[in-house]
Amino acid sequence: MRLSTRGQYGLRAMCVLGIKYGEGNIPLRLIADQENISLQYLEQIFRQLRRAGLVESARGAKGGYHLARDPVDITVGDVVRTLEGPIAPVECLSGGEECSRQDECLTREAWYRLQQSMKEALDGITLGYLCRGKPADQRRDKEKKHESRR
Amino acid sequence: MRLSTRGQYGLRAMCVLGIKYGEGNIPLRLIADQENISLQYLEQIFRQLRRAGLVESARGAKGGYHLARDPVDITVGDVVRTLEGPIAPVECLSGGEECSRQDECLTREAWYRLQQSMKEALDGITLGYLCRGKPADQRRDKEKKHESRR
DNA sequence: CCAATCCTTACCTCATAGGTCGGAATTATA
DNA sequence: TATAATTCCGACCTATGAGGTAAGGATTGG
Repeated sequence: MRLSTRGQYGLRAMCVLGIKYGEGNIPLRLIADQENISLQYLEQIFRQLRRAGLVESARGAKGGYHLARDPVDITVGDVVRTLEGPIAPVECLSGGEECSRQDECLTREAWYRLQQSMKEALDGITLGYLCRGKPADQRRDKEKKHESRR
Repeated sequence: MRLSTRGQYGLRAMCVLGIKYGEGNIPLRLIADQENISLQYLEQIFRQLRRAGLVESARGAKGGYHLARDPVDITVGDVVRTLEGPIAPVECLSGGEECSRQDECLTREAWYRLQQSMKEALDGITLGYLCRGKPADQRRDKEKKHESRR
């Protein structure tokens, strides 16, 4: 019952974008260094996130990624489903085809309840919540720098 | 976020024992046939369940397995933890060693909440509940067969 | 004694996780 | 316009673990 590293890295990276939301494009190089994740692996992960519509990208110099919408409108469930597939503890609950033994299956109810709990937990937490407090601090620091420079 | 087949097969098999609770030893051969699981794979699974104290065994002819305690005192969580290891979506929540980056880690809270949800769900369902209603029916059928044969 | 059953160790095979590699396409800026 | 910084892409690699099999020993009821 473990997440893969894609899900873990993915959420960490999305938190970084959440903190820097509104600051334009963030290059993966930055996230890779900060979070100590291989750049090329991150690229793979972000390809998925982009196709899922959670982030938007800009190529070329000064390019990078930014969240496609406000952090409070992106849930952990969004990220996990994108990188780990459907939230389902057993195959027969992953949508798609139904199990033919549904009726006799005594264990189905247990897995179904587990699934509901997991969904509720993951869909009930947003990036905005995880990053709460952080953006302001960051931004203050940044403004200070700007001021002292000019 | 999937369970392995060990967990799934294990719970199904435990349900069979739950239904037949009080009927003495049940040989794995029976469960293997009924649930369409390889006998040798089931043996592996039951070795773990026995060591964890969830079932008791008797060797030799008329041997087999039975639940170590009443089905209502065995939770799905007991079975899953035995066969799948600690219920933890990420390594750093699986007990043992603490993560050194706990404080800065923004994602930890999300995984922690997920973990709690999963635990609550799994520990809140007992074998007795999953098997409710079944034992009586089974037993009636069995008695009928005996009567009609003799 | 023998058939049924659990018990144990060892082994096998394949899919997947968890990446790496090399290069092409795009863009800001000097 | 050259160059450096970036995203984008497909192919590839490797170790690990899932999901079993195999062969035989130990124990027990009839």
